[in-house]
Amino acid sequence: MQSDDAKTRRREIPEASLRRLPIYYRFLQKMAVDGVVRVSCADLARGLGLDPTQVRKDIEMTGIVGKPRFGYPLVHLIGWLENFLGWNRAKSAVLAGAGSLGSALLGYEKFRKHGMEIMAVFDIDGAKIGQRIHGKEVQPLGFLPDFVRRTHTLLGLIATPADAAQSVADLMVTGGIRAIWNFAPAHIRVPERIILQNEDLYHSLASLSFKLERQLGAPPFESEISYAKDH
Amino acid sequence: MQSDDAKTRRREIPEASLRRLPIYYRFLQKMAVDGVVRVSCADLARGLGLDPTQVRKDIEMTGIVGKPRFGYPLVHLIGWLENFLGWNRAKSAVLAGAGSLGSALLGYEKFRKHGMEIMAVFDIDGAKIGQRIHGKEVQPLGFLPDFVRRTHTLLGLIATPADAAQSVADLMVTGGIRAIWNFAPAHIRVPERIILQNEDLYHSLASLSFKLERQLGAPPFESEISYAKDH
DNA sequence: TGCATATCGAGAAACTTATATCGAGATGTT
DNA sequence: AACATCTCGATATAAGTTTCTCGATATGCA
Ligand SMILES: NC(=O)c1ccc[n+]([C@@H]2O[C@H](COP(=O)([O-])OP(=O)(O)OC[C@H]3O[C@@H](n4cnc5c(N)ncnc54)[C@H](O)[C@@H]3O)[C@@H](O)[C@H]2O)c1
Ligand SMILES: NC(=O)c1ccc[n+]([C@@H]2O[C@H](COP(=O)([O-])OP(=O)(O)OC[C@H]3O[C@@H](n4cnc5c(N)ncnc54)[C@H](O)[C@@H]3O)[C@@H](O)[C@H]2O)c1
Repeated sequence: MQSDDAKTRRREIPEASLRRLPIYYRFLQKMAVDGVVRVSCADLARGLGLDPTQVRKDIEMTGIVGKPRFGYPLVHLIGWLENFLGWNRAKSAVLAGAGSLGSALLGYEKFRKHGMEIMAVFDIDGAKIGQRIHGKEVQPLGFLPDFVRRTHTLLGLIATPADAAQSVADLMVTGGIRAIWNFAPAHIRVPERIILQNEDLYHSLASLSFKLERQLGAPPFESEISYAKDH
Repeated sequence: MQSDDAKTRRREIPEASLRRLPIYYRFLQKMAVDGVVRVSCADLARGLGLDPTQVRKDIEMTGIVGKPRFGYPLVHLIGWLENFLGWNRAKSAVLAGAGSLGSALLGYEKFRKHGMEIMAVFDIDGAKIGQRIHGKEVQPLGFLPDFVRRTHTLLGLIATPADAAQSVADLMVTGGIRAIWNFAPAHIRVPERIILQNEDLYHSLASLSFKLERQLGAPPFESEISYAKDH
């Protein structure tokens, strides 16, 4: 009841909840295939091995209203989530970097079913420019800003080497992109208004590696020996 | 000061901090190349555009001790982080799924510099088995558990279609794997003791898509119309 | 029709993470 | 040598997230 009105407040879904929605969404789709017609949060929690309260909170956050003792009509919940996430509305995207990762992304059919369509690919490698990858002709990187501007593309994917990521991001911003999905392991800086999602494998690797070592019992600390001589 | 002794307590680094360490690590390496010999948390924060307090907290969490008015010797901090994350100790891994993503992962040289080496690849596709990808011969999936058992492999990477992810994970667990890095968009379930890291693109896509739509002003709510007729 | 119960929805509490503040000590400077 | 300043390290506060609890209500069953 702060300064927000109800409509604004409703949208404040935690990032963590947001990232869990696809898990529910996929499970619901599997249920639909199996012919199920209604579902409760408890069903979801059981099926996925998650905490029922958390599932309820997450679903509730999307603003859907359910019926006590009933739950939600399955197809309605699926549609609701698609709409909530924007997965039923096509958003165009451009890709920078037509290497092995870029090609894989370009060939990833399922993105289209989730509201994202890669419309064009850009690279700086002269050998790649002009080639077709999954039906798209690779264009010179320099064409990117103008393409974005002309087509009002919202989303830019970066799959270049880390060194180039910042400059490519700048180029996208210049063109008027609204959001960037960065697959290069680089900490890039963009204006406040730009939505940035980093898909940095090393974040995960650090977490995984640390936990693994800890579980193995290797003490990664108390080797303070080398410090003294550094000074 | 609960039930933990100091040694245990020290290790309780927040997941969020852990995932930020690679950002600092890379920036430090860049500084080292530039010939810098000492660094403060404030330097890091400035260089990366992050909050200085957060950087200090994160670095402090690793247990390194700095000197007031000095900071940390650069190479010492780099080495400290490598040691903390286990990136200076080789861990072997196996990969399931030799498709486009699997191949990309297999060819990703830099993993080795971060403590991970993919020792073997497994697939079920008869056409792929026996082929060499980036120098590794693709083996039948059935050989995986035995390979893991014999070589005491710690880490398993899943790059199969989502349908197969759970069964592949089970196979890895059977073989005695300790941690799983899952690239398939599937919610897999593993025993408590297994460390699981999901690299699910749809988590990010959901977040990105939602934020983008919200910024564009499209109200993803208040279409409660269709609900009534479902009942 | 009335009752037991599953389920939602909301609020409270506990926990985690992020941000702000401050004292102490080391450094470089005058 | 004294002082101003920078930086760590620790503590405190705030914000965010998860977990717990409970009442209300629609449903299925007796
Ligand atoms: N290969 C993997 O498994 C993998 C996984 C996760 C992340 N990544 C990251 O994704 C990025 C790409 O990886 P990759 O394996 O596809 O590398 P790659 O070398 O196969 O492809 C990089 C492509 O980017 C192009 N490029 C270089 N500079 C460019 C620029 N300024 N603008 C546009 N294009 C440019 C190159 O010509 C090349 O085609 C890297 O940052 C890598 O760290 C790779
Ligand atoms: N292509 C991408 O850009 C991309 C990005 C992120 C995540 N992913 C995910 O990664 C996974 C692999 O994607 P991909 O593009 O490499 O697919 P792909 O079809 O190119 O490769 C899948 C491989 O897995 C093998 N496989 C199938 N069942 C198997 C099993 N039970 N055990 C072992 N191997 C099995 C197949 O033979 C094939 O070689 C998918 O789940 C996909 O959703 C793909």
